[in-house]
Amino acid sequence: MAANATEGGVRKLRAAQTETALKEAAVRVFARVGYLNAKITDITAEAGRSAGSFYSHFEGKEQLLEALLRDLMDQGDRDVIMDVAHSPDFTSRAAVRWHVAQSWSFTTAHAPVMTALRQASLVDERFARRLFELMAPLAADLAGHFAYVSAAGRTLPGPPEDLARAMMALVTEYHAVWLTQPEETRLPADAAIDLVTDLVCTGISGGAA
Amino acid sequence: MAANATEGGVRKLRAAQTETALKEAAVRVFARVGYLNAKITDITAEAGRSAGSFYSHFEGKEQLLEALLRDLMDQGDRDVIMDVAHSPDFTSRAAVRWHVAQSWSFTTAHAPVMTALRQASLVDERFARRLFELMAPLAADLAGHFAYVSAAGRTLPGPPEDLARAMMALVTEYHAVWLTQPEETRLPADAAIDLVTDLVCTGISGGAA
DNA sequence: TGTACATCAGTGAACGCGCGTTCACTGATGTAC
DNA sequence: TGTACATCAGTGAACGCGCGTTCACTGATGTAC
Repeated sequence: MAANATEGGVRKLRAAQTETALKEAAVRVFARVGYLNAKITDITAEAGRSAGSFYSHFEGKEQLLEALLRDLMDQGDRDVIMDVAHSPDFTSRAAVRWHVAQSWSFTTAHAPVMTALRQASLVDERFARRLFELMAPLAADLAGHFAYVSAAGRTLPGPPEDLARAMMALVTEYHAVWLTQPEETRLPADAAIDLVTDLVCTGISGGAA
Repeated sequence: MAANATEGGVRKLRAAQTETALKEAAVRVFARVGYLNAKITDITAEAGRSAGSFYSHFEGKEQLLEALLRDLMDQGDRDVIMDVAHSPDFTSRAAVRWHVAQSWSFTTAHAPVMTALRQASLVDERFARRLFELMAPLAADLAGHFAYVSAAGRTLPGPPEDLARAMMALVTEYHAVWLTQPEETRLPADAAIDLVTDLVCTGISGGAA
């Protein structure tokens, strides 16, 4: 019986299994030793495959990371689509909190890949651009939401685009710091999200005691 | 005539000159290609010395970076001492701005070494701890300043220590983003410092228009 | 259905590049007398 | 002051480790007739 591409055939199935095994192994290895410290043979060993098999699926570590990035963006698109109804009105604390919580949980869920991307960006100019472009829509989204604040008669601390970059810097970097703290001493995730939200909304002098 | 250690003698002088030449060359190379991409021979070539001479002065790239870090801290101590009179009262916008501006200009002045430290931290656990310890006094300082805010009857967005980490995350990361932007499109340094200051003080809904 | 050949996924030992590190050597500086 | 020897900063070719990458090979799957 002739096997075609859609039905699979044992060979293509096996190849696909190996490819996902390598990707999943890579995520675990990145989590353990970091992207920059990860050796190709670490990944193949973790996946229980031979060293050579790696190159049947990826041209190198960079291409593997790009594949993981594509998976991540597909996943991210689906997640965001599920919650189209989020409010863009940043005069509302709830709207700000939703955005913070969203990026917080996304970064938590995909911590190894996000960290790998940050590491790769430091060494490889191409990944730096990639990461910047990846963040651009989010930045534009946030910048748009700030319009509601100025429309409500408040003066923003700066141009919306720069403010968006500052807010993203705060969320991502504080999240990275939070991740490095031991679980028993750091704030619960909810409290951390509240902290960032309040800081963005009203700063340190926000609530009257 | 006998030469002693304090007077120098031509040999020690020459050695000291080579050591500083290597350090200065390293800073330039780090600025150009980044710490992780920098090869030992890049540094010696930039300094106009032979490859082997490197090891008369440093055990490796890590020790060179530690030496740069020591120089930096000596410099930093002197800078801070010069301005002991800064106000710790974070109910005052000027006090917050002073702290932001201080770390902004320090990071700008020592950008290559600071960036190198961040890069090294990603790969080398020891540098990560080093950088954390380096930041600890600053974090404690900030945390203390927040006490003035709660004393003034305002509720802080979170525990002072965590708030301090968040504020530091905002300043350092936004500064890093700012540095990557082309000089003609990014905010002037003053405006960037004001943006961060306002964000910390009163958030996005601070000033009435 | 069976046979003969082609193709492919995966293997793992071996190759070789890049770069950190060493070391025998040089010329200059310091020391002893 | 001069001579003979010791020490040291610096040199750069050569060494060798680590690791990415290749490639001849295997066993299984697919194809042709």
